[in-house]
Amino acid sequence: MGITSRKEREKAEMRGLIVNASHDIFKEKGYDGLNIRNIAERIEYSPATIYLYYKDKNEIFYALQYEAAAAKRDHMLPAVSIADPWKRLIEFGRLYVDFGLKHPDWYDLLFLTRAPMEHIENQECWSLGMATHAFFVETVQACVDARYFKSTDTATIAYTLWCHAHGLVSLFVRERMRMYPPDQREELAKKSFAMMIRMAESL
Amino acid sequence: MGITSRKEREKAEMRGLIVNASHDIFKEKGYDGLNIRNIAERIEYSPATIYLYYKDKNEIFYALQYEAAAAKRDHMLPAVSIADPWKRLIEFGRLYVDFGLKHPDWYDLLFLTRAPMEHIENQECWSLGMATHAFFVETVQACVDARYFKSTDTATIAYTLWCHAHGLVSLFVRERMRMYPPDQREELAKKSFAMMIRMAESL
DNA sequence: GTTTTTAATAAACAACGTTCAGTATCTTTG
DNA sequence: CAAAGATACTGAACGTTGTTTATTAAAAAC
Repeated sequence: MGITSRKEREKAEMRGLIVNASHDIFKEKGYDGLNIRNIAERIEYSPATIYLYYKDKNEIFYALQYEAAAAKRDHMLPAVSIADPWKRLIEFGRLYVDFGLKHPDWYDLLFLTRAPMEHIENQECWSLGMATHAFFVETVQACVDARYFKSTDTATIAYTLWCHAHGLVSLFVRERMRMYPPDQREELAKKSFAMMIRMAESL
Repeated sequence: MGITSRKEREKAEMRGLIVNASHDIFKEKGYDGLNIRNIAERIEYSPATIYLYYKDKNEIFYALQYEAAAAKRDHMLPAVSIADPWKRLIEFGRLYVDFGLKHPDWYDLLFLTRAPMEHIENQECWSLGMATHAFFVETVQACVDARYFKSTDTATIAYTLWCHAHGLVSLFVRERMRMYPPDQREELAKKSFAMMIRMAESL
């Protein structure tokens, strides 16, 4: 099975080439600046060749979403090793927001892009995101177990915290904070995050 | 000035015709299903004619954003007349979320679309949105004045509440709640909203 | 009534995702 | 090794987009 395995390897290499080129173009020009002809030119193949390795542009989008999810996971990794669940939760949230503000394009790709979400469950990026989310819920559960909250409704607590963090980043990423002076925005976000923690303490 | 004023009137009528057609198409097919040729066909003019009344598609987008902002304002109008600031704030928030869940397309247009935001301040839709936002902040201020919160940081309180509501609706609208069973999503949203109110009470 | 300004359009352009017929290369088979 | 078959790749095209331009028909000004 020498030939067969070599062909498979070459196929995987080509897919890697395509997704790496996409990654680079995305970082340079954002998702709007990414197109099939772009990718083809960078890897020095014809546009039609792309379609021999990816069914359509959505599949490339999924691959990029995986990169974004991995980048986000890596960014939030330092929080994982914090023993105290409450401190871990706070740091987890802080890093979540930090990631969103530092990498708005990645965050956009993960949570704000209108993408074909119908079959997202079958994609790798989904399971990666789910793992991160599961860890988040587990941390909230640990806080609940350690009586950090009065409420014991883990699911709702987790969801509420997520809503706030996601809303905060989203308003930034999609530039819906123009009623606040530019130099005050980041401080407002920090204050709001701190307020949310205080609110959660007395939950 | 008979002719000049008639011409102006006709110009305004034509713009109305275009934006109405856009509105209808948007309601039928969403923003993705809206294009210049669509609009032109509906008003029985050629696509090029559109450009005599709107500089580009972005200007039509702004006009639609105004419609969305007006629809949102109307939806939230019942809250305005509530005398008690705390009850008014709650109802205001409830209606905000309600609007987002009932009209995801409108909400999307207002807060989630990657639109040319650079000169949004010059658009009508912006001042409409600002008026609503100002009313929201005033209500929070009234709650602060009436000692409903321990904190007196009106801006941060308002922003934090907004982040939560916006995050909640956004996760719905952009289908990022797939880890929760479909029939539980709305209930979770309701619970989270209630939890946020409880948290705010002990702010 | 002639000239000038305006309104509207057909046709085209450029960029996009995508498909398809054809070609060149490689693999298998006799 | 040579013929047949499978595979990898591509140029050219298709169908959509948003947008521009040259041209024509109508209205307004003189």
